[in-house]
Amino acid sequence: MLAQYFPQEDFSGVRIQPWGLSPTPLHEPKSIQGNIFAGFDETLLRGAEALAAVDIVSQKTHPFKPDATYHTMSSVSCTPTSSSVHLHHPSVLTTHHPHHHHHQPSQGLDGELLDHLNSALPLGGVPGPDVSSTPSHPHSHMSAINHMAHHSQPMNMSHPHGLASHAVISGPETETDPRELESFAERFKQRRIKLGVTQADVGSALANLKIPGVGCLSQSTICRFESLTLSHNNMVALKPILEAWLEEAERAQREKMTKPEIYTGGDKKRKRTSIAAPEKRSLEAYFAVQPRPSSEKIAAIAEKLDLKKNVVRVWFCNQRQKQKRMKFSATY
DNA sequence: ATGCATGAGCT
DNA sequence: GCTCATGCATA
Repeated sequence: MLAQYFPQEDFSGVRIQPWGLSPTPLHEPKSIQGNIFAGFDETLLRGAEALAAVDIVSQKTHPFKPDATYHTMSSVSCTPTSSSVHLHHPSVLTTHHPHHHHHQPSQGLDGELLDHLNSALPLGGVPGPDVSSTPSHPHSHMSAINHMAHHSQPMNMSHPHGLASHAVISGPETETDPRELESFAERFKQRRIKLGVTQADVGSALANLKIPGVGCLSQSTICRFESLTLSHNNMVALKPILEAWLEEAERAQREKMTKPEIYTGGDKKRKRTSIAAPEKRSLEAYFAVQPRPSSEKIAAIAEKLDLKKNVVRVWFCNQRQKQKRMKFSATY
């Protein structure tokens, strides 16, 4: 088990605080990317590969191809165990924002690239320029949940009570303090366990709350919430829901305590592709150099590693997503 | 607990 | 084709 092997980049230099401040990302024409790399694509790939290692060296001839991706879409249910509501993708929580932009790989040329190559991997040097940017942004407009949770809007700072004693804060933030989220997550887990409920149970029980737009969630998601491995926005969106569940669950239990005698008592599976360690190491090397490879580069990488292009693309997407997750909140 | 995947919404 | 939220399958 490799706990979180987070790209050192995140920790290396800056301790970014996604929320709070917005560095004001900017757009940059990606057009150049193509040109810049076009020429020495080979070089790049090789460099990364070389650094990446040692692995490709000996096993140039792959033992086999981990290419086993056959998906099937057959199951549409959302009921892990016992709920009845199946809102598959109620599109709950969709926080989409215009988007931040890491600068494009406009990194200079050879020199700089090599630089990256040299520092990025071996010692976890700061790979530089475009390390993740801030997910934060002024407004959060999650479709359903935001409403149900009546998230404060940019100018709506009114609280029924003087909760926000420190009002006038810099923004729309209502209850998005990372530390608050962290402590809530911990409390949540503890109380959940005390109730003798599993993560999966919670997930499916959510549907019973009948909160508009909220169906059930998977064990994965509950787990991630508890371990803070979700994006900040995702955490914020889920918190009120889980909070509601918790209260309801505890209320229900108290009721049982009071009157302890009333109650009496197909398809094909999706196969998970498994990327072999050596290939994975190569991918990581490439990622260190260029987290957002162009389609062409992805194709090139895919070919070199003998993986399907789509697998590579998804891998990069997931990798990027990983970097944005909370977790480093442990830095508090 | 986590890796790889899907799908929605957006650009 | 990307980001994000989320899930199935699996270690």
